[in-house]
Amino acid sequence: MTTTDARSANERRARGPYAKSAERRVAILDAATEVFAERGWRAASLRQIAEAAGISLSTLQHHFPSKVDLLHATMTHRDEHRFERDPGALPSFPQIVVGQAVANEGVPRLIQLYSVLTAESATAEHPARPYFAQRFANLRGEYAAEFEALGGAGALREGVEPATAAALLIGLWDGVQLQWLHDPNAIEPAEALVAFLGLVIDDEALLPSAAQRARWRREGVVSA
Amino acid sequence: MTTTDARSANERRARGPYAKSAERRVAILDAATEVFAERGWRAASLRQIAEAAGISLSTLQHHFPSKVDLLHATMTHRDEHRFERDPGALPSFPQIVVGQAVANEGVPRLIQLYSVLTAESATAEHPARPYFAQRFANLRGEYAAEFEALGGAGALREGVEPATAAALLIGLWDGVQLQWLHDPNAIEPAEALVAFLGLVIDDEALLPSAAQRARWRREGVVSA
DNA sequence: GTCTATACTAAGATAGAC
DNA sequence: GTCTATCTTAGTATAGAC
Repeated sequence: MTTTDARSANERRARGPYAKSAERRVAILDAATEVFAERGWRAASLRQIAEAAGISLSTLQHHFPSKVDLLHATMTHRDEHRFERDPGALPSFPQIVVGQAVANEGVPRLIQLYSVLTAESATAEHPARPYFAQRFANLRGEYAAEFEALGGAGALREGVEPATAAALLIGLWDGVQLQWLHDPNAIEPAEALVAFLGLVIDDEALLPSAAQRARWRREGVVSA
Repeated sequence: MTTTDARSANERRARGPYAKSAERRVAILDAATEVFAERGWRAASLRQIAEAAGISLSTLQHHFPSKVDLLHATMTHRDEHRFERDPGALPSFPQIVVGQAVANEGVPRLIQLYSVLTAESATAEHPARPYFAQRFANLRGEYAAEFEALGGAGALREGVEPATAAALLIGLWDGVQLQWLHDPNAIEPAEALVAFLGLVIDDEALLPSAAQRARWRREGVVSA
């Protein structure tokens, strides 16, 4: 993955050329991901995160002065570690979406972090509220444009509005991820997305085949 | 609504024939709904709930000995106040689903409570986890049976699996409710459900028309 | 950079007066 | 049934030694 290099460089740049400090920051962010995902941001305690990272509370607070700072850093860290699509390897929008969902299956902690914070931040005065509002708005715009393009190519089912399809896709994705967290045997998010996209898209060749999905799960989504 | 009478009777039955105590219990549960919806269960404080209910902390604790007890009572209370469908008035499964979603628009606090607790309880050792796991399992079974029946009547789109459709419907519903909480202007849950059901169901007569939905919003879902 | 020590606030829960 | 008062624990944040 190219994200590893990008992240390290970013970490070093943000903290200056002190490799040790950068490593510690990453250890803290991993611990914060764990605890925020388990308990939400409000109920998480800095002591618990410090313990999980193997450092003292004060050391944690030296790197991240406040609990809000730590939340922002954790969300940014998550975004940097998401699956980076290789446009050459995954030609169609449905394949990119399902590929992302398959990749997500390998990082359940990040999914849990995202789901828990999405819901928790749907409340007043939550520090992550602007982040998610922006994220939803961006996604709706991006996906609507993709569906629009599919419609222009004649691949969209008759009567389907691109903007509506975008909102449905986002909602469905979040919802099935949540169900999957409650009971991993009940539903597979990637398969649910395939089923939905099959309802919306006319050209079956644009969807990843069952064999393709199985290969992604075996070998990783993006081949080298 | 008939639910009011049913609730009062239930409240009285549960606490014995002391109307005053029953009223206070309801006031506490309303306050708890507000605070749990705003902050989640873990971050909510009993003091804040007591203040919102206009009583002292100790009085609250007299009625609900522990914070877990209060959570269980609040969830039960929510279930008792959900829209009760009148089978005679709403003949088809799609109409019942959309009717429920329209009714939900009138009680955003209960939606927020449900969404926040659903996500929060997707973590280890949350007291509401069994409640939601059971709820998801029940809903999947009920909806799958309904889609099965639609398929038997030839109203299901070719190639749609009832069990898959059930899981998609539940996930979509939860997901769009969450989006709606973040930005009420971005999406209307009931309209999103209509769009999805339109993709899955062949017989348009089974879906509530736009005029029908508008009437529900004006006059309430179930006419007297 | 990392630690110990501590200030300050607030949490859930309990005891006992009225 | 309702209250005041209090116990015990835990939260974020800060100061200052090394």
